[in-house]
Amino acid sequence: MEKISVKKGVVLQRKGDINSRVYFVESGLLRSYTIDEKGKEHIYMFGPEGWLVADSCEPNAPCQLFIDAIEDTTINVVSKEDLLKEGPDINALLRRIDTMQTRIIMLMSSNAKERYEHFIKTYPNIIQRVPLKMVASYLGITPEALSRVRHEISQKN
Amino acid sequence: MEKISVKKGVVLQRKGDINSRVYFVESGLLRSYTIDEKGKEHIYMFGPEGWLVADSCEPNAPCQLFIDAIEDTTINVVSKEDLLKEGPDINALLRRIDTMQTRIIMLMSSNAKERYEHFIKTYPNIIQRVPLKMVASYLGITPEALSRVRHEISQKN
DNA sequence: CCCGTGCATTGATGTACATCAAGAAATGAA
DNA sequence: TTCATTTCTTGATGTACATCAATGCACGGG
Repeated sequence: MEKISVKKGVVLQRKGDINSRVYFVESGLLRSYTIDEKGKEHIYMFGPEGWLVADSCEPNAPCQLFIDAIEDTTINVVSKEDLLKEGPDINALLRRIDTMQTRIIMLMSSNAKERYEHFIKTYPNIIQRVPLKMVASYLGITPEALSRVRHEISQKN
Repeated sequence: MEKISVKKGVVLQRKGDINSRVYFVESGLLRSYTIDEKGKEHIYMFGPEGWLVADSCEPNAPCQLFIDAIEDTTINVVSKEDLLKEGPDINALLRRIDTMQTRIIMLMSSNAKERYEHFIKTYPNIIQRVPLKMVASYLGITPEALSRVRHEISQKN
């Protein structure tokens, strides 16, 4: 367990890396994301303080995600092997599975507006800290589409 | 840990139920799914033999998913509480997180054809056992769209 | 301070997939 | 078998969102 501080913009892990570490965010904000064949970014998860950010690939397999810092961030880094030895926090794992289940259901059954509204309800603090284009990327829509959804919502109130 | 056998079509759990059990599939095939406000089904996961099927909601919270049997199925049922006491299989949890991560990335970055091709590569045995409309539901597209994708693929070969 | 770069917005247009509807084929129950 | 039901396919049309392009802003560095 090693504590490190990184500046905004620093890339901690790249897609294809073997190095598989787990990051506990103490302060600041990380994000994990992929880049598809067309060069488009898709944000997989935001990691604000208190969260655990990691690629869930097998140790020693190339990972799928990039991880970088959206803000200046302080993190505790552990290798997966060490984490397994210590015995990871079961409840944290279950909470993560729950989060992902909800996300999958949202992606399958909700439109852009519903996804955005769910996001601001669930992560009210994140939205103030990241550019809207990252929110759009997390929601699986374009910045233009998000802009129009927000416009539409503001009209109604 | 209780072993039970259910006929095709039996519903083991409904959305909103509190009863939160975990099902280990010994033989047969389960599925978990939601139904959205428009009455549309979205399959969250298939559970063939060897898989674990569960709603990942907190114990004593109403769950999000329906679970039913697509084939006559034999399962081992455990309550989440009991499972927690025994100490669950960490590696199984990590594998599940990996599966879900891949699924989220697919849903965000791939079109209907790519999702289908990924599915038949990853679950070649499932596709023979379920109607195509369930595959479509799992992929997040309509049966019509899946039919056209398959037609297009068969043309090319 | 000015300039460059990234971000958000808006409009015009394109497209992947949904929806609706009808018919054919497969499946299952009596 | 026979009939009913479900599944799959195909065509016509609709729509949510993407893409492309232009503009106005805010911000940060020199």
